Amino acid sequence: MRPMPGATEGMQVRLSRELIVDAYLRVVEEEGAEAATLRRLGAELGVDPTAVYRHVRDKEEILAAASDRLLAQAAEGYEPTGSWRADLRALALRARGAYLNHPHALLALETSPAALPNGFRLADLVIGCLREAGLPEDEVAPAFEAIEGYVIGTALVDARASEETREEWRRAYTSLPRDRYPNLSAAASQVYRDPDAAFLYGLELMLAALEARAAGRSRAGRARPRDQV
Amino acid sequence: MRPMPGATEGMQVRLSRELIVDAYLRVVEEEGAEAATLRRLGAELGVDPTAVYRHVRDKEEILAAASDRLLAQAAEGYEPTGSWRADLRALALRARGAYLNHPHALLALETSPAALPNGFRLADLVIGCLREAGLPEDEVAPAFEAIEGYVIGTALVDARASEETREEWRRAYTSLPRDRYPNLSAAASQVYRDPDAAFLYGLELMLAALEARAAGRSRAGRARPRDQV
DNA sequence: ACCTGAACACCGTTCAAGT
DNA sequence: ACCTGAACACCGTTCAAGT
Repeated sequence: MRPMPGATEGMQVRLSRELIVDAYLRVVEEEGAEAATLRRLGAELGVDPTAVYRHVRDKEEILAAASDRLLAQAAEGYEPTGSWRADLRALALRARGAYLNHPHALLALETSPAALPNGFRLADLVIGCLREAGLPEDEVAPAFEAIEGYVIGTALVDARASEETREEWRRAYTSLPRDRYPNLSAAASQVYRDPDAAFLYGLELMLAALEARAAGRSRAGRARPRDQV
Repeated sequence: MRPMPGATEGMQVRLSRELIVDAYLRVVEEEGAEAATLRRLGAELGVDPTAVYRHVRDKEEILAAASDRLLAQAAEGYEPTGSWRADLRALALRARGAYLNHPHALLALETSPAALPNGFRLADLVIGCLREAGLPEDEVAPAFEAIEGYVIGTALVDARASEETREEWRRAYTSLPRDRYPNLSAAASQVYRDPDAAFLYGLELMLAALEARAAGRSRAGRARPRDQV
């Protein structure tokens, strides 16, 4: 379809990083990440597939720019409640939501840092919760990294799985010989029923342990018996 | 190089899934996962690139078969100590090692289950630890999933990062405006220093919380106050 | 200054043909 | 029964040419 003179004038906008990210997110949401090829983005933008190279260095940069927007959106409207534990849970769930919807884009951040003019908000808020909890200063960084790894990691894994593959895994566990795999056989039917519930269970484990460590510190002062974590 | 009659006779072995997996792991260990193309595997095996299709359905099946071997190897020589907590830690570290070395192969398991004739051992042992801990029956499955997700997820993330990208992330955090990102700025210099230490910190959080839940249960009997995890 | 379009250097995979 | 080799349908990316 060639643009008729005048008629599609309003549509014939100039290409920009913003528009490219728009197109990327639109295609992924409608047809999945594997559909978001550069040729497809070109078609979506009504432009030659290679035209985007005038605005981004490579495809990775598109994904990183998309991630920045997604993380900024995930932090939007967040209101702290005053309970660091409730806040940390809420922030983790927001991050998980973003990663579940766009695992490909957000995975690109790992290798291309510093591409987040807006997306650092979430991380700052999470660390704020940890400091507010009263965790020892030198545990804040590893605690942040552990939570970050848990949230990102489980989201990546959960995003790759589907109801079908989970069912296949259960079947595989169920059909195992009971004598060689007694524990896996016993748990087989209950496993992978609800990834969100499992995520929350593990998150609560971490939060409970963090609370215990912070409380133990405030009660015992300097001398902490279980320091060897 | 055409095989000289007799001389290379011993080398001219029949292709098999075993040999294909051998070649795949060898190439990945020497040159990285992106080098392990089918054309490269063909060269490695001294065979036409497409010859492997006689023995596997697609490339994914090669990765899954490799994962089976890697997980089986990771469980080799494991000896329980009698302490479920120490055992669980040891098993998690074994799994992490396998995933760190071959993230691509092990990620393939997510979508192609039941390809593990030998690799289920680790999962069975982990669940054994959780049952031995005295965790309520209905928490064994989510606890297993949480630990599995944590181990796999953090390994995938850590495997993608390098000392350089971690340094870049620290620099990005450090150069943030302190007034807009007070917490991230404060933690910037300490973060991403030691991924293994951060992994262990998070693992210990989970183990401590699991122990507390199991202990609370054995003391309080049926009536548990904090059941809403 | 920005976009086009041909071309390049790859992928995984299929399939008829060889032995 | 197994392997070969040409071919297919894709990728991301480069670059000279157009406007």
